[in-house]
Amino acid sequence: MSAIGPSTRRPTRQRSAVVESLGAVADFVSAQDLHARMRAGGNAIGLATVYRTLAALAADGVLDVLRTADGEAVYRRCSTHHHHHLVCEVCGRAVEIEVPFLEDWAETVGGEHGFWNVRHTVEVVGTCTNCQTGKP
Amino acid sequence: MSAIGPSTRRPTRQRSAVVESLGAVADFVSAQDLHARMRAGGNAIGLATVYRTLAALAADGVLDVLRTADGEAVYRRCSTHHHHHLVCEVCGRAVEIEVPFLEDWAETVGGEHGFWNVRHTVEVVGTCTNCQTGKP
DNA sequence: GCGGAAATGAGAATCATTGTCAACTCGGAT
DNA sequence: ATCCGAGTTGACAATGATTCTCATTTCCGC
Repeated sequence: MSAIGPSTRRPTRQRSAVVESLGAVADFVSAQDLHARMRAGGNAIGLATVYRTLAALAADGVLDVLRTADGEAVYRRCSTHHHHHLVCEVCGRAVEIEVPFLEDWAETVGGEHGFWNVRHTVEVVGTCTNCQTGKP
Repeated sequence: MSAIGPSTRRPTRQRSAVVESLGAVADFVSAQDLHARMRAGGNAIGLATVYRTLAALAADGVLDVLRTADGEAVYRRCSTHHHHHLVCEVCGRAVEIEVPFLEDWAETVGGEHGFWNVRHTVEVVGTCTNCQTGKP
């Protein structure tokens, strides 16, 4: 569960296929969605493997994970530095944002309470410009 | 889904029971959890009703909703002031913390990108003092 | 008190995610 | 190049939260 161990992670056809397919998508995709896309693209891979691989990549910090409003996990390849997202809860559009002071603050407040190895998650959601006007 | 229609909402025994039970819990609770607590407290209510009621209350803006790491929806009565938690990922101990500047910042960054009705979630996790020593 | 609309509840249905386990594949040693 | 063992895969079952169904009950205005 903590598993920060890079220990034994073997490169396989499926693993690189997942990474590659993920690169072909600009936005966040769910495991189900990615699996469907891969299959559609003639890439034979098991659903369980997609889940496992995404989880492993996320654990390695290669992917960003967040949850849609209905609880589905969605993934996206992320850049090397830590950042957060502003997500439209209507259309799902995501904007990458930064919270410079937050990084330090998290460390600090963690330290103050005697916490170690502190990580944080920030999600900001709202309604984007497009979706404000087109309200049903 | 958008459902801002107050339209027809009838006060019932169950509805007020849910609100009351929710008030008895300081932290976030899942629908399952709340249902179990209510039953345990001798409050007969159906699981589906708990789900429906929580969803309705959340739609009315009476409740805060967020998702745990494993996708479970958790609810909390909107308190007057917004705060966050520092959670130990080993023992689950939670410390209440505040991020004053974050509130403003979320508004600001949302506005900059044309987002409306911006809400945010912050989760800070780490390993607390007690659990550091007992590391395998 | 009556009638209809809204709400409830028990259980089935749905759906994402995880577990199981035998078969397979990779990388290093022979 | 071949063999071996550990990591990996995939089909399917299992789990678990959430939603749906529909007959029954409750609330509110008349």
